[in-house]
Amino acid sequence: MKIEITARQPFFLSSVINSHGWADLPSFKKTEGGAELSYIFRMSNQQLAKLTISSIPGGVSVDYQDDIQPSLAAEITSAVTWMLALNDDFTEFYERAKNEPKLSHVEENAQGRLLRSQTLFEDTIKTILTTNTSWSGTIRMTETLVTKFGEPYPASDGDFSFPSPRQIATSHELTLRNKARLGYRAPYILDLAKQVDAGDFDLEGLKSPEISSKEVFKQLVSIKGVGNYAAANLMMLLGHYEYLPIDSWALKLVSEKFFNGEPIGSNEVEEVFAPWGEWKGLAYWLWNWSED
DNA sequence: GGTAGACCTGGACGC
DNA sequence: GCGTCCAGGTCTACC
Repeated sequence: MKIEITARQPFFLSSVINSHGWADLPSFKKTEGGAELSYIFRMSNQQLAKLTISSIPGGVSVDYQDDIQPSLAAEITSAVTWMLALNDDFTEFYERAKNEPKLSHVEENAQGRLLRSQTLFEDTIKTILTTNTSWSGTIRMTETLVTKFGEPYPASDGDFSFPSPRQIATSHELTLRNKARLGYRAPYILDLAKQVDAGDFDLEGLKSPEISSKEVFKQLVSIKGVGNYAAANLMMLLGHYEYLPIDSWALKLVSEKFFNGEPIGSNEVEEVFAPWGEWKGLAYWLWNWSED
């Protein structure tokens, strides 16, 4: 089956796929040389659907298997619209970026949308798995978590859904440590899964535009294993771009380009991007760090 | 409020 | 092949 969804323009699917590393982590998979994206999607009735997302004029087309009830198409449309930020408006950011040579490329490339997973739970777990490790470590831990604790998509070999809160919550810390090699992150992830599964923490509710940025950030840093960097990263994914995900790489780049390589802290990074106000996270993320 | 040390893993490196 | 060191954020205890 196939549905077509329009996107607010400008829009390039490839810009979303390559917006950050998420497309390299399951249950995403790049296809057609990175021009398309697939994702193992869990429907509200718990059935798995393999979505293949490709570009069409004005938006995207989403292919999935025929045994999905037609009435569930709206659910897929809504989810894909969220995951690809199809309705998000970057007009103001583009207007400001026109006057900054280091950002003059963003509108013509339709940059700004950051690829999201189906749930904030999945994005939060993945973000915790980016902390205090290399990117190859993040990929390894995510792949192991998905293949050991996720659900295999029946009609394919090797595709799994991202584990639900319950699938992780019913596991054990030692299992997560030893089977998924999550190390000290295991108790954090288990604790979050248990809270979400029990309904004690409405993580998905943080997607609501009704909640202030400050409150969303406060809730995110209350999660064990989510510090300032991880929370800021999640804020960006949620469309709150006034937060800067300052990691060691950010400190290195900003030090080299703005402070002659002198040691700096997060205050200096904030200071450099402060003029971008509510867009400073995106300004940092999309900044052209090459020499000219 | 600021800081030091522990946490855990994989990769790089020297022997 | 083995041992050692290091990088990567967050938490906790301590000042």
